[in-house]
Amino acid sequence: MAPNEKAQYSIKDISRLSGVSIATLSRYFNGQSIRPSNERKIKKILDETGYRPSIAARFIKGHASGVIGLIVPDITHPFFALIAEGVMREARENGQLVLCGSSEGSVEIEKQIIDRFSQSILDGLIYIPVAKAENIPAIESFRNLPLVITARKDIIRGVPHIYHDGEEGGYLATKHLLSLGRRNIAFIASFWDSPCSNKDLLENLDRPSIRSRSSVDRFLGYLRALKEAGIPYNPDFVVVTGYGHNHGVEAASILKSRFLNCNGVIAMTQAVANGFTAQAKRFGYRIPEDISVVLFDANESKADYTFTYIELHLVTMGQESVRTLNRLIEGKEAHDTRLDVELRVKETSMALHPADQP
Amino acid sequence: MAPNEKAQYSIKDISRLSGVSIATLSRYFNGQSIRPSNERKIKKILDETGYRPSIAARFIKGHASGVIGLIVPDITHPFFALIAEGVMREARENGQLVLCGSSEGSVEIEKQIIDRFSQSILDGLIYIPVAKAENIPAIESFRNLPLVITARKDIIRGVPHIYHDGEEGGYLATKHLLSLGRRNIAFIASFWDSPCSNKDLLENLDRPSIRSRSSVDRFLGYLRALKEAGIPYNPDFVVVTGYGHNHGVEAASILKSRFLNCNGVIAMTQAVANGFTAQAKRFGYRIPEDISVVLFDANESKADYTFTYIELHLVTMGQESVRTLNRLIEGKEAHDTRLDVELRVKETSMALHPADQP
DNA sequence: TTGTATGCGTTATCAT
DNA sequence: ATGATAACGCATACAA
Repeated sequence: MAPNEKAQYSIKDISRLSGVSIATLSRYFNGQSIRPSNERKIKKILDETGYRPSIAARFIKGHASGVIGLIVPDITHPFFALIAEGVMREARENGQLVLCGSSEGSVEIEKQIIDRFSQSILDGLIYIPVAKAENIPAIESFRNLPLVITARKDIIRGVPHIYHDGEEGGYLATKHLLSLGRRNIAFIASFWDSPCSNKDLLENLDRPSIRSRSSVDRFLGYLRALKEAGIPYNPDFVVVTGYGHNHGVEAASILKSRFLNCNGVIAMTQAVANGFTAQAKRFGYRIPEDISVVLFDANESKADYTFTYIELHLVTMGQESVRTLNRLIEGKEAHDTRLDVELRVKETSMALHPADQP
Repeated sequence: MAPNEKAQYSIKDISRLSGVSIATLSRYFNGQSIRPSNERKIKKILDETGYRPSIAARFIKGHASGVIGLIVPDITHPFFALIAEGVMREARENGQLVLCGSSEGSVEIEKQIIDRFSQSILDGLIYIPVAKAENIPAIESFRNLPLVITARKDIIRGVPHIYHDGEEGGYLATKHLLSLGRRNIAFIASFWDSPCSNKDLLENLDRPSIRSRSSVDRFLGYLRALKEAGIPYNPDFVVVTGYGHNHGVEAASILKSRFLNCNGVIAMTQAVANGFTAQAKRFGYRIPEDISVVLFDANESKADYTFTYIELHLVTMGQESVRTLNRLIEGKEAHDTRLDVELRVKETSMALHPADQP
């Protein structure tokens, strides 16, 4: 990196120009009361110069920098973008800045970002891992850094986690479809890296590599609802895939290739649901008549949303993460926060036609 | 902000523990060659302590911090999220970090962010304004800070702008619809704050408050294509609105209320197009048979996109912004970059049925 | 190649 | 309430 021509004013310059000592200036900037005549002089020079104290120099002296870090798996994914929005909003209202990194879905890149962040000036870090629980990269880098983990649970012991009640979400989604007379419900689980090749989640639930993922909790809720309704679990109705539009397309093809006449589908994201819907329509299915679809999403300013969905509060999640992190930064206790979810019935789910009911 | 317990190791600690002087340590961290025996000692202590040099202290000495700023109007909007992805990727590959702020569509918040950023440790700033050209907040705050403006043109004289060829995009979109035999083409212009109340862009094109917006360039391309085809401009086919799904819904209602039988529509974003399409279908129109839709979008990993669109290269735009900014940071010359656009024909546009052709 | 000593912009301590 | 000065973590000019 080339040398930086920062022809910035320093507190010494302001002292010289205003005739007030640097100590008084420092007190002024830190909100202590000073002589009104001095205050007037200072304000005048401040207007002329546009001087702002340097965060870096302040940070050296052992102060907080007012900068918090945020690592997301993929900033282009609306899910994480909404969390980021919440983080940035709460940080801003708190006078803090956000250093942001996107892992682009890659554990390698995530590792690189954490490495960079650790040599930085962060007061704390909000971390949404791409990685599996047993494979968090370079935790040692965090050391004494206040840390909050968001949108995941049970990743690192002793660290506060902020997450949704995924079990309840899966339960509500399934129960809603059941209440519409739909008993053949597919569950499209999404992971950043497929954690089991045989596509049957149930068999793999105890492996540490897949615990603590949001899809897993939702799947457990799905199982509970099925059990309550007395419907046996059929692994063929489960597809394990990724988070993209193309994965939804793929899931529809897979379910069709298994010769299942499913009449309800639960998808983890909007993109997956869109992909599934598009492909299902190509296969000649009607949505929601033949197949009703429920997905997980946040409805931020989507006045005219058409999908039935389990509402996530992602901006709130981001805000809550900052609040929790700031408790840690202030040396206070902090604990896990589990956010509630709600069912919102829209246009992609409806009662199964009586003739098709068993 | 509470005091920060940074029980971090300092270069002095490492010097004491390793028995190597701080000067040698500093040289080691800056890539100069030192005695191998010293290097071994240092590496050993580094492993034990996890020490990383402080960016803040380095920055004080007039060095680059390796941190660049990014201000976007709304990080939850995929358009800006993709640019942010490009910025973060290029920055990371360059060993830089990104301080990120979202204006949430508000000039007030934007002003606040710029204010905060100016007292920070940035080497430079990539700025995507919400604000109108004549109303950029606190430009003075930037002062000597290297600055690049992205996704906008002609905002601040002497500053490099990175933007798409919007005129060409509007032209291509319109010409495509014309080639399908569609002559009644609506143009839904989007702004963060509506710049003209009477909804006729043409009358307001000279007002400084609306120049330099992307919708305007696209509109000029629309006009050029119409003119080439010998079709008179009808302001009733123009709707000025916002960027959201609800604005697309609104636009459909407005066009219907004007009793226009439009058979082609150009929308600025995916969200607007979705809203328009949903509402148009409620009105009984078929897409694309009755009304064909073209929008502006980036197709990043959307394997199965259904909308006909003008492809924008947003990740590239973000990367190019960082490259340009780094030229400035290094004290080199930098200039505007105009990125090309391309038409991608998909499922939302088709030839008008011959019977309906004039 | 190495170590010492000074300076960077700010805050904190101490007299005044 | 104010001003002089030491200290923070690091880079560097200079002497060794």
